[in-house]
Amino acid sequence: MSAASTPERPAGGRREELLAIAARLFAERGFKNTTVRDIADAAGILSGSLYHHFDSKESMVDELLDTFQRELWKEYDAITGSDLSPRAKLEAVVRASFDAIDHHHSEVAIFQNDASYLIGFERFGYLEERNVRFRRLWTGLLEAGVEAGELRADLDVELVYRFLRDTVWVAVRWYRPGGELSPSQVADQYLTILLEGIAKTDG
Amino acid sequence: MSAASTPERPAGGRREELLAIAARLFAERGFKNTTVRDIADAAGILSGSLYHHFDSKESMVDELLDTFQRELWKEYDAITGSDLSPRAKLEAVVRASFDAIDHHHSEVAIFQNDASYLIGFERFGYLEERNVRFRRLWTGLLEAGVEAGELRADLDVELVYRFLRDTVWVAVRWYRPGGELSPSQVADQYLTILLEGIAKTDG
DNA sequence: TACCCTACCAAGCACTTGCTTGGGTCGCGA
DNA sequence: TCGCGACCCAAGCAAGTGCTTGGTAGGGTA
Repeated sequence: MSAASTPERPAGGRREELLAIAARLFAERGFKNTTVRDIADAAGILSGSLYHHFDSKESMVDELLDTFQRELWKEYDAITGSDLSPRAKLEAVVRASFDAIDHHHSEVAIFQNDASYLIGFERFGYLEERNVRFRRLWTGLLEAGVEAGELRADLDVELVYRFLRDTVWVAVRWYRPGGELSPSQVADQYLTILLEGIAKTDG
Repeated sequence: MSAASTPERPAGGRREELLAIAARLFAERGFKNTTVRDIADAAGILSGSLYHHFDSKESMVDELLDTFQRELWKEYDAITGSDLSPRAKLEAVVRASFDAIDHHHSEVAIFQNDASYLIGFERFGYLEERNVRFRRLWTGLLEAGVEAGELRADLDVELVYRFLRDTVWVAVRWYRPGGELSPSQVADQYLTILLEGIAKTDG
């Protein structure tokens, strides 16, 4: 109910082009710091012409973030609904997140950098809601992992959750799609560090 | 050479007050997103009056970030110059960083959120320079740790560095000075996760 | 031929931004 | 008592902001 508040969707070609351009700029410079003239310039049109396709700058980010989050949660739900062990689910969720950084780099960057600003507008209230769901997902998996004897019980779940959440998503700052490292390679290393640590175990 | 470009420092009282107010607002809303009128309002004066104390909005962040980084590096240099083992140095640097998040919360937040924007101005070139030094410090310690047999050798040092750097500094997003957790408690847990992992080791 | 649709331009409006200018007040040392 | 510096106000400027308005070119459709 948040993203579809734009004029009856035209064929879809030009509109998606413009959205992709906006996404790139928002990700690079931040939402507030990107002007509608910037977007129009990059698209080779005048700023006023953008308003033929979208009814506001806000509705552009809205559409970007909303559709992205919808797709991401489809994957998360599939994982949590599976019959994997808690630890395997945890690994799968981490891998799905790194895939998202790879495939939806701009959207993740926008979410990381501008969510705290956007959440101030009631239009973006759904972001807060998703944060809550997200927190439940992670802490639930961590607790189940401890319960199942797969994860150590002497750590503060809340702290581990924040650690996990931040380390995964903040990677968007340096990860570049199409670079040397695949998302699965990064996930491998991250999961190794997270689960086993970087200290040398004797033997 | 970057922060001291303001009228001959007066006694220091009012100026420091205003800087503290600006720091808080910059940290909360971001540099670009904080107006000089916001700062003036919070201080109970008019925006023009700010220019009696500072010659630009930029010089305010400049002074904040520069003095903060100077202090931080004094500690880092003391640690690296000590005769601790690589692993112990690593732990000490992590602890010093969490202390910085506690004592200079606003400055760390500003650096985390706005450095990528500020680095675009040549005035803030020293930020890039510090980043390079920072990277050398961490990777140097990691390599020395592997060399000394204290850290495992099968991980990509570059990736571990990014992981470490991000996990430490991104904590500024949720950590609140004066809250339930002391910086040393957070550091304890983070170092445990980092060094030993969260998986249950058999036995 | 008459009509509508998509996609854009040209111009500008109302507002916000960082910063400037020209003053004023008050306390303190000489 | 006088001057001076610290501190602040009132008013406003130039540039930039998101968005609106009225219009046009070109293509499809009846």
